[in-house]
Amino acid sequence: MGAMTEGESVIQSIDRAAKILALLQGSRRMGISELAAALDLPPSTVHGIVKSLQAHGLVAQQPSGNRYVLGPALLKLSSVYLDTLDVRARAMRWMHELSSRTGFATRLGAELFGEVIVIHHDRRPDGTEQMPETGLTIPSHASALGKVLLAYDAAHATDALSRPLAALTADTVTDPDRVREGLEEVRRQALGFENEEAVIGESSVAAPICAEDGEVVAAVAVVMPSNEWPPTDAVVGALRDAARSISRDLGAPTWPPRPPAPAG
Amino acid sequence: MGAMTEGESVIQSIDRAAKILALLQGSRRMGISELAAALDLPPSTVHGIVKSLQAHGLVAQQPSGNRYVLGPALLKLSSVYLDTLDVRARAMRWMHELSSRTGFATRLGAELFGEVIVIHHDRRPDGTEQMPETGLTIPSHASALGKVLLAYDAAHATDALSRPLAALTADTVTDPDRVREGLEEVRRQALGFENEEAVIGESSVAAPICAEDGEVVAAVAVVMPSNEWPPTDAVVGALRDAARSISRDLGAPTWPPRPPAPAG
DNA sequence: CCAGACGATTCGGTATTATCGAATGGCTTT
DNA sequence: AAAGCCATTCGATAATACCGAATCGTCTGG
Repeated sequence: MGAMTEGESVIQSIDRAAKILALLQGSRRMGISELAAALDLPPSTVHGIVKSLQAHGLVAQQPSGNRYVLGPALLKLSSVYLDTLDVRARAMRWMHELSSRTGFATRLGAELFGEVIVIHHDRRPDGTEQMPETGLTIPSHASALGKVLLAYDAAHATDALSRPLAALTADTVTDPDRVREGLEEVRRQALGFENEEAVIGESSVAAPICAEDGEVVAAVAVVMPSNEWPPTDAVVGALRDAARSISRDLGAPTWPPRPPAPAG
Repeated sequence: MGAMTEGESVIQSIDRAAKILALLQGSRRMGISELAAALDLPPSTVHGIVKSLQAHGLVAQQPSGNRYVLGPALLKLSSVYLDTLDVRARAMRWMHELSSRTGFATRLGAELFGEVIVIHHDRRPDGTEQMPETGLTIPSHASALGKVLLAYDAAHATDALSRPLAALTADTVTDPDRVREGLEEVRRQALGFENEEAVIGESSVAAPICAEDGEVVAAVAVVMPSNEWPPTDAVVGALRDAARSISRDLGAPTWPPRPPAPAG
């Protein structure tokens, strides 16, 4: 499937089960034969796997009858997953301060299979109703968070930029080389920018977060309406402060991070 | 594990994989042999399963080396799971209004294997830093949400009350019969109460939410500091309004729900 | 109201597949 | 420096999951 050169010792049924979960992740509700067709397997095989997943609450069939969806057990699992992340625990406090100071929503993101996954989200402090964004995934090339993570993780970059880049808006940069050029600047400033490249009307700035060993493990972003673009020095300053504080709490030796040896 | 009288056609490796996820959910970080001991299986078997899960991001080994934790893919999956819930989509709007009106945090909960899982959480409107509670699970017998869900779902009640009830605080009711008695009152009022039965300093009131077919599918609660207990009529009124509005949006024919035929 | 088709589900034989035990390698501990 | 612990690899074995066909239920169209 991917560029998985290594690893051929995956257990078949678990592999298939995971693929089923991934399929249900894409098209929210599917029938057995639909899944079977997608995986090119006999329906009876898929049925056995789905029922096994269902027994553990990992999938559920909706009352309507014959269609399956992701199950509630995933929610509990993910909740525990979030609790195991030191980065998140440490970041929450500073992100809340950052949101309060700037008046904007903030996000914490990490890499997941070449994309960015939002690990924590602190809402805009106004009383507005806002969707929780934790768990959202965003293409790396179209987000400030992603650009920062790409800039400091070569493996991530080659992975993410080797496949076609989706155009989410008219301003999305879809040429891998142009994205790569931008990363140079990201490293120089230890800041990533994005102006309506993922969502129209929404722009963001991000900064890297380092762990004990000095590696960049996450990024924190301020998300603002595009009509407030570009961010003021005060916003950028607060962002840098937050990123530095979180990194310090994690035991990072330096901040901003020492860029990895450029391949040029 | 539970009282699963039926179902003996679960695929072994998937069953084991799910159990491993559940174990990691309990004790956040475990080694291979630790898992093997818990499942009474040879380490090599467990290793194979864990590696397969790892290949899909369902578990991850922490940089430290030889311990495994739940993986980031679970977060993305759960995020999609939440999106598939009509109840949640409909409830969010009304819950936000409820939080604004009352000044308290609100929760939306559903049943998961005899417990309550928090499906949505709207923070207190003050600027305080607050943990996101979505994904949290709470014992049914010790929460207002749980009592409401128990009151209208006989299967849930027999399931949850057939096993020993944990005492989370001094005020937790641990006698199944006493819990059951309380449910009668819950049905009469279409309201569940809980005063420091789960967390010291925290109390809550909950109301049922019905779906198209009239069945109770979830419950919504207002969570308040115990020093504000008992809730004012205004709070209870707002809660009932919210529950009724959500149910109406879901197409429920009546509210409050018609109680199921009591077994007396 | 009936006939037909589609999809989910069940069942049992077969061979593929996961499992397991033993051996290796890496790491920390004493 | 040695020893123990733990993760990991490998290969033979038989237990296991897989698959195809048959069944059941439901929805569609006549």
